[in-house]
Amino acid sequence: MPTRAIPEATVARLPVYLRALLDLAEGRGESTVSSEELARLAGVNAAKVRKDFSYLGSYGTRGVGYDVEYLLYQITRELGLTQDWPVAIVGVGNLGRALASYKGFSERGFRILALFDVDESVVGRKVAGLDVRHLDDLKEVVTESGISIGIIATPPGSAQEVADRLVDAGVKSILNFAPAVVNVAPDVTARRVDVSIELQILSFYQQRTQAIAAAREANRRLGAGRPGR
Amino acid sequence: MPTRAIPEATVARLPVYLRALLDLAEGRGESTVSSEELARLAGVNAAKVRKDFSYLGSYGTRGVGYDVEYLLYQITRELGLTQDWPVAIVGVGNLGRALASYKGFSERGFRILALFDVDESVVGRKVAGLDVRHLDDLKEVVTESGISIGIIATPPGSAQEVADRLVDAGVKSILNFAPAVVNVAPDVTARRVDVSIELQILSFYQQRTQAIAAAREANRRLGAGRPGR
DNA sequence: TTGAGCTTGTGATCGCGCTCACAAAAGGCC
DNA sequence: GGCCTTTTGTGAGCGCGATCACAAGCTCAA
Repeated sequence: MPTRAIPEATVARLPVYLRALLDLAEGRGESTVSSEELARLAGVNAAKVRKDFSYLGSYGTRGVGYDVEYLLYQITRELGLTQDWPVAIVGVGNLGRALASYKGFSERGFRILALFDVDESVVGRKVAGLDVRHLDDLKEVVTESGISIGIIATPPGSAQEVADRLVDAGVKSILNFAPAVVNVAPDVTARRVDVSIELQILSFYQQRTQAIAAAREANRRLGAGRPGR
Repeated sequence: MPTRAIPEATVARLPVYLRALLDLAEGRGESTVSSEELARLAGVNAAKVRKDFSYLGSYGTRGVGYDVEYLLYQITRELGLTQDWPVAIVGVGNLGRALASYKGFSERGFRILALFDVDESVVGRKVAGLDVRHLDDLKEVVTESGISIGIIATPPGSAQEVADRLVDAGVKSILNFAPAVVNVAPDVTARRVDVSIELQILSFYQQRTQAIAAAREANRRLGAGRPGR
Protein backbone atom coordinates (compact mmCIF):
# COMPACT_ATOMS: atom_id res chain seq x y z
CA MET A 1 0.00 0.00 0.00
CA PRO A 2 1.63 3.25 -1.14
CA THR A 3 0.68 5.36 1.89
CA ARG A 4 3.88 7.38 1.63
CA ALA A 5 4.98 7.93 5.20
CA ILE A 6 5.05 11.54 6.31
CA PRO A 7 7.53 12.06 9.16
CA GLU A 8 5.99 13.00 12.51
CA ALA A 9 8.03 16.17 12.65
CA THR A 10 6.56 17.24 9.32
CA VAL A 11 3.01 16.44 10.38
CA ALA A 12 3.47 18.65 13.43
CA ARG A 13 4.51 21.56 11.19
CA LEU A 14 1.76 21.25 8.61
CA PRO A 15 -0.78 23.09 10.79
CA VAL A 16 1.69 25.95 11.15
CA TYR A 17 2.09 26.23 7.37
CA LEU A 18 -1.67 25.98 7.04
CA ARG A 19 -2.19 28.99 9.26
CA ALA A 20 0.46 31.02 7.47
CA LEU A 21 -1.14 30.18 4.12
CA LEU A 22 -4.59 31.16 5.38
CA ASP A 23 -3.18 34.52 6.43
CA LEU A 24 -1.60 34.92 3.00
CA ALA A 25 -4.74 33.90 1.15
CA GLU A 26 -6.91 36.51 2.78
CA GLY A 27 -4.22 39.10 3.27
CA ARG A 28 -3.24 40.03 -0.26
CA GLY A 29 -3.71 39.43 -3.95
CA GLU A 30 -0.44 37.56 -4.43
CA SER A 31 -1.45 34.04 -5.35
CA THR A 32 1.97 32.45 -5.07
CA VAL A 33 4.50 32.18 -2.26
CA SER A 34 8.14 31.14 -2.09
CA SER A 35 9.55 28.70 0.44
CA GLU A 36 11.63 31.60 1.70
CA GLU A 37 8.65 33.76 2.58
CA LEU A 38 6.60 30.92 3.97
CA ALA A 39 9.54 29.92 6.14
CA ARG A 40 9.67 33.39 7.60
CA LEU A 41 5.95 33.35 8.35
CA ALA A 42 6.12 29.90 9.92
CA GLY A 43 9.25 30.57 11.93
CA VAL A 44 11.36 27.83 10.32
CA ASN A 45 13.97 27.77 7.54
CA ALA A 46 13.31 27.49 3.84
CA ALA A 47 14.98 24.12 3.31
CA LYS A 48 12.71 22.59 5.90
CA VAL A 49 9.64 24.00 4.19
CA ARG A 50 10.65 22.53 0.87
CA LYS A 51 11.54 19.15 2.31
CA ASP A 52 8.27 19.02 4.23
CA PHE A 53 6.25 19.75 1.11
CA SER A 54 8.23 17.24 -0.87
CA TYR A 55 6.70 14.52 1.31
CA LEU A 56 3.27 15.61 0.15
CA GLY A 57 4.23 15.67 -3.51
CA SER A 58 5.64 18.14 -5.99
CA TYR A 59 3.25 21.00 -5.58
CA GLY A 60 5.57 23.88 -6.37
CA THR A 61 6.81 25.44 -9.57
CA ARG A 62 10.52 26.03 -9.92
CA GLY A 63 11.42 29.62 -10.42
CA VAL A 64 7.98 30.68 -9.18
CA GLY A 65 7.03 29.18 -5.85
CA TYR A 66 3.92 27.52 -4.49
CA ASP A 67 0.36 28.37 -5.46
CA VAL A 68 -1.25 29.44 -2.22
CA GLU A 69 -4.74 28.11 -2.89
CA TYR A 70 -3.55 24.79 -4.23
CA LEU A 71 -1.16 24.26 -1.36
CA LEU A 72 -3.87 25.20 1.11
CA TYR A 73 -6.12 22.56 -0.34
CA GLN A 74 -3.43 19.88 -0.31
CA ILE A 75 -2.47 20.48 3.30
CA THR A 76 -6.09 20.67 4.37
CA ARG A 77 -6.73 17.35 2.68
CA GLU A 78 -3.60 15.74 4.08
CA LEU A 79 -4.51 16.80 7.60
CA GLY A 80 -8.01 15.43 7.17
CA LEU A 81 -9.59 18.83 7.59
CA THR A 82 -11.92 18.61 4.61
CA GLN A 83 -14.39 17.09 7.03
CA ASP A 84 -15.59 18.30 10.42
CA TRP A 85 -14.57 16.38 13.52
CA PRO A 86 -16.99 15.83 16.37
CA VAL A 87 -15.35 16.45 19.75
CA ALA A 88 -16.28 15.77 23.37
CA ILE A 89 -14.84 17.54 26.40
CA VAL A 90 -14.68 15.70 29.72
CA GLY A 91 -14.40 17.92 32.77
CA VAL A 92 -16.23 21.22 32.95
CA GLY A 93 -14.07 23.14 35.38
CA ASN A 94 -12.29 26.39 34.63
CA LEU A 95 -10.37 24.97 31.74
CA GLY A 96 -13.17 22.83 30.33
CA ARG A 97 -15.44 25.86 30.18
CA ALA A 98 -12.78 28.02 28.53
CA LEU A 99 -12.22 25.32 25.90
CA ALA A 100 -15.95 24.82 25.36
CA SER A 101 -16.41 28.49 24.53
CA TYR A 102 -13.24 28.89 22.47
CA LYS A 103 -14.22 30.10 19.01
CA GLY A 104 -11.05 28.88 17.33
CA PHE A 105 -12.19 25.26 17.28
CA SER A 106 -15.28 25.61 15.13
CA GLU A 107 -13.38 27.89 12.75
CA ARG A 108 -11.03 25.00 12.13
CA GLY A 109 -13.71 22.35 11.79
CA PHE A 110 -13.71 20.89 15.28
CA ARG A 111 -17.28 20.73 16.58
CA ILE A 112 -17.69 20.43 20.32
CA LEU A 113 -20.79 18.25 20.54
CA ALA A 114 -20.81 17.08 24.14
CA LEU A 115 -19.60 17.98 27.62
CA PHE A 116 -19.23 15.54 30.51
CA ASP A 117 -18.59 15.77 34.22
CA VAL A 118 -19.27 13.79 37.37
CA ASP A 119 -20.04 16.71 39.65
CA GLU A 120 -23.82 16.71 40.24
CA SER A 121 -23.78 20.49 40.61
CA VAL A 122 -22.81 20.97 36.96
CA VAL A 123 -24.42 17.91 35.34
CA GLY A 124 -27.63 19.05 33.72
CA ARG A 125 -26.52 22.69 33.50
CA LYS A 126 -25.94 24.40 30.18
CA VAL A 127 -22.38 25.46 29.37
CA ALA A 128 -21.53 27.23 26.12
CA GLY A 129 -24.91 26.19 24.77
CA LEU A 130 -24.48 22.50 25.56
CA ASP A 131 -26.06 20.33 28.24
CA VAL A 132 -23.45 18.91 30.58
CA ARG A 133 -24.00 15.13 30.68
CA HIS A 134 -22.90 12.71 33.34
CA LEU A 135 -19.72 10.77 32.61
CA ASP A 136 -21.73 7.55 32.85
CA ASP A 137 -23.52 8.54 29.63
CA LEU A 138 -20.20 8.86 27.79
CA LYS A 139 -20.32 5.67 25.78
CA GLU A 140 -23.92 6.18 24.73
CA VAL A 141 -23.42 9.77 23.62
CA VAL A 142 -20.09 9.09 21.91
CA THR A 143 -21.63 6.27 19.93
CA GLU A 144 -24.74 8.10 18.80
CA SER A 145 -22.95 11.37 18.02
CA GLY A 146 -20.07 9.62 16.29
CA ILE A 147 -17.55 11.47 18.41
CA SER A 148 -13.99 10.71 17.38
CA ILE A 149 -11.88 13.09 19.48
CA GLY A 150 -11.95 13.35 23.26
CA ILE A 151 -10.50 16.18 25.33
CA ILE A 152 -9.62 15.47 28.95
CA ALA A 153 -9.89 18.54 31.18
CA THR A 154 -10.31 16.84 34.55
CA PRO A 155 -8.13 16.87 37.65
CA PRO A 156 -5.08 14.62 37.28
CA GLY A 157 -6.46 11.85 39.47
CA SER A 158 -9.30 11.12 37.07
CA ALA A 159 -7.39 11.43 33.81
CA GLN A 160 -6.48 7.77 33.34
CA GLU A 161 -9.97 6.55 34.12
CA VAL A 162 -11.50 9.06 31.71
CA ALA A 163 -9.02 8.02 29.04
CA ASP A 164 -9.96 4.38 29.56
CA ARG A 165 -13.64 5.21 29.24
CA LEU A 166 -13.07 7.23 26.08
CA VAL A 167 -11.13 4.36 24.53
CA ASP A 168 -13.79 1.90 25.62
CA ALA A 169 -16.37 4.11 23.89
CA GLY A 170 -14.37 3.86 20.67
CA VAL A 171 -12.50 7.17 20.69
CA LYS A 172 -9.14 6.88 18.95
CA SER A 173 -7.79 10.40 19.49
CA ILE A 174 -7.29 11.99 22.88
CA LEU A 175 -6.02 15.40 23.87
CA ASN A 176 -5.07 15.43 27.53
CA PHE A 177 -4.93 18.70 29.47
CA ALA A 178 -4.74 17.05 32.87
CA PRO A 179 -1.29 17.19 34.46
CA ALA A 180 -0.94 13.42 34.45
CA VAL A 181 0.45 10.71 32.22
CA VAL A 182 -2.22 8.64 30.54
CA ASN A 183 -1.46 5.29 28.94
CA VAL A 184 -3.54 4.12 26.01
CA ALA A 185 -3.54 1.19 23.61
CA PRO A 186 -1.16 1.52 20.65
CA ASP A 187 -3.99 2.09 18.17
CA VAL A 188 -5.05 5.21 20.08
CA THR A 189 -3.26 8.54 19.65
CA ALA A 190 -2.94 10.56 22.84
CA ARG A 191 -1.30 13.95 22.98
CA ARG A 192 -0.62 16.06 26.02
CA VAL A 193 -0.91 19.77 26.63
CA ASP A 194 0.62 20.62 29.97
CA VAL A 195 1.05 24.22 30.91
CA SER A 196 2.97 23.58 34.12
CA ILE A 197 5.50 21.47 32.27
CA GLU A 198 6.03 24.25 29.76
CA LEU A 199 6.65 26.72 32.56
CA GLN A 200 9.08 24.37 34.24
CA ILE A 201 11.02 24.02 31.00
CA LEU A 202 11.17 27.81 30.74
CA SER A 203 12.33 27.88 34.34
CA PHE A 204 15.24 25.58 33.48
CA TYR A 205 16.58 27.76 30.70
CA GLN A 206 15.93 30.98 32.58
CA GLN A 207 17.74 29.67 35.62
CA ARG A 208 20.64 28.48 33.54
CA THR A 209 21.23 31.88 31.96
CA GLN A 210 20.90 33.52 35.35
CA ALA A 211 23.41 31.07 36.79
CA ILE A 212 25.84 31.82 33.96
CA ALA A 213 25.41 35.56 34.46
CA ALA A 214 26.03 35.15 38.21
CA ALA A 215 29.16 33.10 37.58
CA ARG A 216 30.48 35.68 35.14
CA GLU A 217 29.80 38.41 37.68
CA ALA A 218 31.61 36.48 40.42
CA ASN A 219 34.49 35.95 38.02
CA ARG A 220 34.65 39.62 37.21
CA ARG A 221 34.83 40.55 40.88
CA LEU A 222 37.55 37.99 41.52
CA GLY A 223 39.49 39.27 38.54
CA ALA A 224 39.21 42.88 39.74
CA GLY A 225 40.60 41.92 43.14
CA ARG A 226 43.62 40.23 41.68
CA PRO A 227 46.57 42.59 41.28
CA GLY A 228 48.09 43.25 37.87
CA ARG A 229 44.80 42.38 36.21
CA MET B 1 33.02 26.24 32.35
CA PRO B 2 31.75 22.77 33.28
CA THR B 3 28.03 23.44 32.74
CA ARG B 4 27.46 19.87 31.61
CA ALA B 5 24.95 20.20 28.80
CA ILE B 6 21.62 18.51 29.44
CA PRO B 7 19.92 17.54 26.16
CA GLU B 8 16.72 19.41 25.37
CA ALA B 9 14.78 16.19 25.18
CA THR B 10 15.87 15.33 28.69
CA VAL B 11 14.97 18.76 30.04
CA ALA B 12 11.48 18.33 28.62
CA ARG B 13 11.07 15.06 30.51
CA LEU B 14 12.38 16.21 33.88
CA PRO B 15 9.06 17.82 34.83
CA VAL B 16 7.31 14.54 34.07
CA TYR B 17 9.66 12.63 36.36
CA LEU B 18 9.24 15.35 38.94
CA ARG B 19 5.50 14.86 39.03
CA ALA B 20 5.79 11.09 39.21
CA LEU B 21 8.24 11.41 42.11
CA LEU B 22 5.95 13.82 43.95
CA ASP B 23 3.14 11.28 43.63
CA LEU B 24 5.45 8.58 44.95
CA ALA B 25 6.71 10.69 47.83
CA GLU B 26 3.28 11.39 49.21
CA GLY B 27 1.66 8.17 48.12
CA ARG B 28 3.50 5.54 50.11
CA GLY B 29 6.25 4.75 52.57
CA GLU B 30 8.64 3.29 49.99
CA SER B 31 11.56 5.68 49.92
CA THR B 32 13.25 4.24 46.87
CA VAL B 33 12.18 3.69 43.26
CA SER B 34 13.64 1.74 40.35
CA SER B 35 14.06 3.13 36.86
CA GLU B 36 11.60 0.46 35.77
CA GLU B 37 8.79 1.69 38.00
CA LEU B 38 9.49 5.36 37.38
CA ALA B 39 9.44 4.66 33.66
CA ARG B 40 5.99 3.15 33.97
CA LEU B 41 4.73 6.15 35.92
CA ALA B 42 6.23 8.61 33.47
CA GLY B 43 5.12 6.76 30.36
CA VAL B 44 8.62 6.20 28.95
CA ASN B 45 11.05 3.27 28.99
CA ALA B 46 13.53 2.45 31.71
CA ALA B 47 16.68 2.98 29.67
CA LYS B 48 15.61 6.52 28.91
CA VAL B 49 15.02 7.23 32.58
CA ARG B 50 18.48 6.03 33.49
CA LYS B 51 20.18 7.91 30.68
CA ASP B 52 18.30 11.08 31.56
CA PHE B 53 19.37 10.88 35.19
CA SER B 54 22.92 10.12 34.17
CA TYR B 55 23.12 13.65 32.74
CA LEU B 56 22.33 15.04 36.19
CA GLY B 57 24.90 12.87 37.92
CA SER B 58 25.08 9.44 39.52
CA TYR B 59 22.22 9.66 41.93
CA GLY B 60 21.13 6.02 42.04
CA THR B 61 22.35 2.95 43.90
CA ARG B 62 22.95 -0.19 41.87
CA GLY B 63 20.80 -3.08 42.92
CA VAL B 64 18.51 -0.71 44.83
CA GLY B 65 17.25 2.18 42.75
CA TYR B 66 16.91 5.90 43.31
CA ASP B 67 16.15 7.58 46.62
CA VAL B 68 12.90 9.41 45.99
CA GLU B 69 13.54 12.42 48.21
CA TYR B 70 17.09 12.95 47.02
CA LEU B 71 16.12 12.67 43.38
CA LEU B 72 13.22 15.04 43.94
CA TYR B 73 15.59 17.61 45.35
CA GLN B 74 18.10 17.23 42.52
CA ILE B 75 15.49 17.61 39.78
CA THR B 76 13.86 20.53 41.56
CA ARG B 77 17.22 22.22 41.78
CA GLU B 78 18.16 21.45 38.19
CA LEU B 79 14.87 22.87 36.92
CA GLY B 80 15.38 26.02 38.97
CA LEU B 81 12.30 25.36 41.06
CA THR B 82 13.89 26.00 44.43
CA GLN B 83 12.85 29.60 43.92
CA ASP B 84 9.49 31.09 42.98
CA TRP B 85 9.06 32.67 39.56
CA PRO B 86 7.04 35.85 39.09
CA VAL B 87 4.75 35.62 36.06
CA ALA B 88 2.64 38.08 34.08
CA ILE B 89 -0.32 37.21 31.86
CA VAL B 90 -1.12 39.44 28.90
CA GLY B 91 -4.66 39.13 27.62
CA VAL B 92 -7.56 38.63 29.98
CA GLY B 93 -10.08 36.89 27.74
CA ASN B 94 -11.53 33.46 28.29
CA LEU B 95 -8.17 31.78 28.34
CA GLY B 96 -6.32 34.46 30.28
CA ARG B 97 -8.90 34.30 33.04
CA ALA B 98 -8.79 30.51 33.20
CA LEU B 99 -4.99 30.64 33.46
CA ALA B 100 -5.11 33.39 36.08
CA SER B 101 -7.30 31.30 38.34
CA TYR B 102 -5.53 28.00 37.73
CA LYS B 103 -4.34 26.65 41.09
CA GLY B 104 -1.66 24.43 39.61
CA PHE B 105 0.73 27.32 38.98
CA SER B 106 1.19 28.49 42.54
CA GLU B 107 1.53 24.89 43.71
CA ARG B 108 4.56 24.61 41.45
CA GLY B 109 6.09 27.92 42.41
CA PHE B 110 4.85 30.13 39.58
CA ARG B 111 3.30 33.30 41.03
CA ILE B 112 0.97 35.23 38.79
CA LEU B 113 1.70 38.80 39.83
CA ALA B 114 0.18 40.89 37.07
CA LEU B 115 -2.48 40.85 34.37
CA PHE B 116 -2.55 43.11 31.33
CA ASP B 117 -5.00 43.94 28.59
CA VAL B 118 -5.80 46.80 26.24
CA ASP B 119 -9.58 46.55 26.40
CA GLU B 120 -10.79 49.48 28.50
CA SER B 121 -13.74 47.44 29.70
CA VAL B 122 -11.47 45.05 31.62
CA VAL B 123 -8.56 47.34 32.52
CA GLY B 124 -9.03 48.35 36.16
CA ARG B 125 -11.28 45.36 36.95
CA LYS B 126 -10.18 42.70 39.37
CA VAL B 127 -9.62 39.21 37.96
CA ALA B 128 -8.58 36.32 40.19
CA GLY B 129 -7.70 38.81 42.90
CA LEU B 130 -5.47 40.95 40.68
CA ASP B 131 -6.03 44.38 39.13
CA VAL B 132 -5.94 44.24 35.36
CA ARG B 133 -3.42 46.82 34.19
CA HIS B 134 -3.17 48.48 30.81
CA LEU B 135 -0.61 47.02 28.43
CA ASP B 136 1.13 50.40 28.35
CA ASP B 137 2.12 49.86 32.00
CA LEU B 138 3.85 46.59 31.12
CA LYS B 139 7.44 47.73 31.27
CA GLU B 140 6.96 49.62 34.50
CA VAL B 141 5.21 46.76 36.29
CA VAL B 142 7.56 44.09 34.94
CA THR B 143 10.55 46.05 36.14
CA GLU B 144 9.30 46.80 39.62
CA SER B 145 7.84 43.33 40.22
CA GLY B 146 10.89 41.59 38.77
CA ILE B 147 8.71 39.55 36.44
CA SER B 148 10.73 37.03 34.47
CA ILE B 149 8.11 34.94 32.66
CA GLY B 150 5.42 36.31 30.36
CA ILE B 151 2.34 34.45 29.17
CA ILE B 152 0.66 35.63 25.97
CA ALA B 153 -3.08 34.92 25.90
CA THR B 154 -4.16 37.49 23.35
CA PRO B 155 -5.73 37.11 19.92
CA PRO B 156 -3.19 36.06 17.28
CA GLY B 157 -2.96 39.50 15.69
CA SER B 158 -1.47 41.04 18.83
CA ALA B 159 0.87 38.22 19.79
CA GLN B 160 4.03 39.49 18.07
CA GLU B 161 3.62 43.01 19.40
CA VAL B 162 3.06 41.74 22.93
CA ALA B 163 6.11 39.51 22.61
CA ASP B 164 8.18 42.49 21.49
CA ARG B 165 6.98 44.53 24.43
CA LEU B 166 7.73 41.72 26.88
CA VAL B 167 11.24 41.37 25.50
CA ASP B 168 11.69 45.13 25.61
CA ALA B 169 10.68 45.05 29.27
CA GLY B 170 13.41 42.51 29.94
CA VAL B 171 11.43 39.27 29.98
CA LYS B 172 13.54 36.34 28.79
CA SER B 173 10.94 33.54 28.91
CA ILE B 174 7.67 33.60 27.01
CA LEU B 175 4.85 31.10 26.85
CA ASN B 176 2.64 31.82 23.87
CA PHE B 177 -0.96 30.59 23.81
CA ALA B 178 -1.97 32.71 20.85
CA PRO B 179 -2.37 30.78 17.59
CA ALA B 180 0.44 32.68 15.91
CA VAL B 181 4.17 32.37 15.38
CA VAL B 182 6.19 34.83 17.43
CA ASN B 183 9.80 35.58 16.65
CA VAL B 184 12.11 36.61 19.46
CA ALA B 185 15.80 37.38 19.89
CA PRO B 186 18.05 34.33 20.35
CA ASP B 187 18.63 35.07 24.03
CA VAL B 188 14.90 34.79 24.71
CA THR B 189 13.17 31.43 25.10
CA ALA B 190 9.70 31.28 23.62
CA ARG B 191 7.52 28.19 23.77
CA ARG B 192 4.15 27.67 22.17
CA VAL B 193 1.01 26.00 23.42
CA ASP B 194 -1.47 25.69 20.58
CA VAL B 195 -4.59 23.67 21.09
CA SER B 196 -5.81 23.90 17.50
CA ILE B 197 -2.51 22.57 16.21
CA GLU B 198 -2.74 19.62 18.56
CA LEU B 199 -6.23 18.84 17.32
CA GLN B 200 -5.10 19.09 13.71
CA ILE B 201 -2.30 16.62 14.40
CA LEU B 202 -4.82 14.24 15.94
CA SER B 203 -6.98 14.76 12.88
CA PHE B 204 -4.12 13.67 10.63
CA TYR B 205 -3.55 10.36 12.40
CA GLN B 206 -7.25 9.70 12.86
CA GLN B 207 -7.91 10.33 9.20
CA ARG B 208 -5.05 8.12 8.17
CA THR B 209 -6.34 5.13 10.13
CA GLN B 210 -9.82 5.76 8.78
CA ALA B 211 -8.47 5.90 5.26
CA ILE B 212 -6.61 2.64 5.77
CA ALA B 213 -9.72 0.99 7.18
CA ALA B 214 -11.73 2.24 4.21
CA ALA B 215 -9.14 0.95 1.75
CA ARG B 216 -9.10 -2.44 3.44
CA GLU B 217 -12.89 -2.57 3.28
CA ALA B 218 -12.90 -1.68 -0.41
CA ASN B 219 -10.27 -4.34 -0.97
CA ARG B 220 -12.34 -6.90 0.85
CA ARG B 221 -15.35 -6.18 -1.30
CA LEU B 222 -13.33 -6.35 -4.48
CA GLY B 223 -11.85 -9.62 -3.33
CA ALA B 224 -15.27 -11.09 -2.57
CA GLY B 225 -16.49 -10.17 -6.04
CA ARG B 226 -13.55 -11.85 -7.69
CA PRO B 227 -14.27 -15.49 -8.49
CA GLY B 228 -12.10 -18.22 -7.00
CA ARG B 229 -11.26 -15.92 -4.08
C1' DT C 1 15.38 29.96 -29.58
C1' DT C 2 18.61 30.95 -26.37
C1' DG C 3 20.35 32.68 -22.16
C1' DA C 4 19.79 34.79 -17.57
C1' DG C 5 17.74 34.58 -13.22
C1' DC C 6 14.89 32.33 -9.81
C1' DT C 7 13.18 28.79 -6.99
C1' DT C 8 12.08 24.11 -6.29
C1' DG C 9 13.19 19.24 -5.25
C1' DT C 10 16.36 16.15 -3.35
C1' DG C 11 20.73 13.38 -2.60
C1' DA C 12 24.35 13.67 0.90
C1' DT C 13 25.90 14.61 5.31
C1' DC C 14 25.76 15.50 10.08
C1' DG C 15 24.18 15.46 14.74
C1' DC C 16 20.91 14.33 18.24
C1' DG C 17 18.18 11.20 20.64
C1' DC C 18 16.66 6.55 21.43
C1' DT C 19 17.50 1.81 22.31
C1' DC C 20 20.26 -2.11 23.32
C1' DA C 21 23.11 -4.77 25.93
C1' DC C 22 26.25 -5.55 29.36
C1' DA C 23 29.86 -4.58 32.79
C1' DA C 24 30.01 -2.64 37.32
C1' DA C 25 28.35 -2.24 41.79
C1' DA C 26 25.39 -2.95 45.73
C1' DG C 27 22.81 -5.89 49.00
C1' DG C 28 21.36 -10.15 50.91
C1' DC C 29 21.78 -15.02 51.90
C1' DC C 30 24.09 -19.16 53.09
C1' DG D 1 33.53 -14.37 52.88
C1' DG D 2 31.79 -15.68 48.63
C1' DC D 3 28.02 -16.15 45.57
C1' DC D 4 23.61 -14.79 43.65
C1' DT D 5 20.25 -11.36 42.49
C1' DT D 6 19.08 -6.93 41.37
C1' DT D 7 19.60 -2.57 39.29
C1' DT D 8 22.35 1.19 37.79
C1' DG D 9 25.43 3.64 34.49
C1' DT D 10 27.08 3.91 29.94
C1' DG D 11 29.50 2.71 25.48
C1' DA D 12 27.96 1.35 20.86
C1' DG D 13 24.88 1.31 17.16
C1' DC D 14 21.07 3.04 14.72
C1' DG D 15 17.44 5.84 12.81
C1' DC D 16 15.17 10.20 12.38
C1' DG D 17 15.36 14.93 11.52
C1' DA D 18 17.82 19.08 10.17
C1' DT D 19 20.79 21.32 7.11
C1' DC D 20 23.54 21.93 3.02
C1' DA D 21 24.34 22.47 -1.61
C1' DC D 22 23.31 21.98 -6.20
C1' DA D 23 21.11 20.09 -10.41
C1' DA D 24 16.72 20.42 -12.56
C1' DG D 25 13.18 23.06 -14.27
C1' DC D 26 10.40 27.15 -14.95
C1' DT D 27 9.65 32.12 -16.65
C1' DC D 28 10.80 36.02 -19.01
C1' DA D 29 13.18 38.90 -22.16
C1' DA D 30 15.49 39.72 -26.23
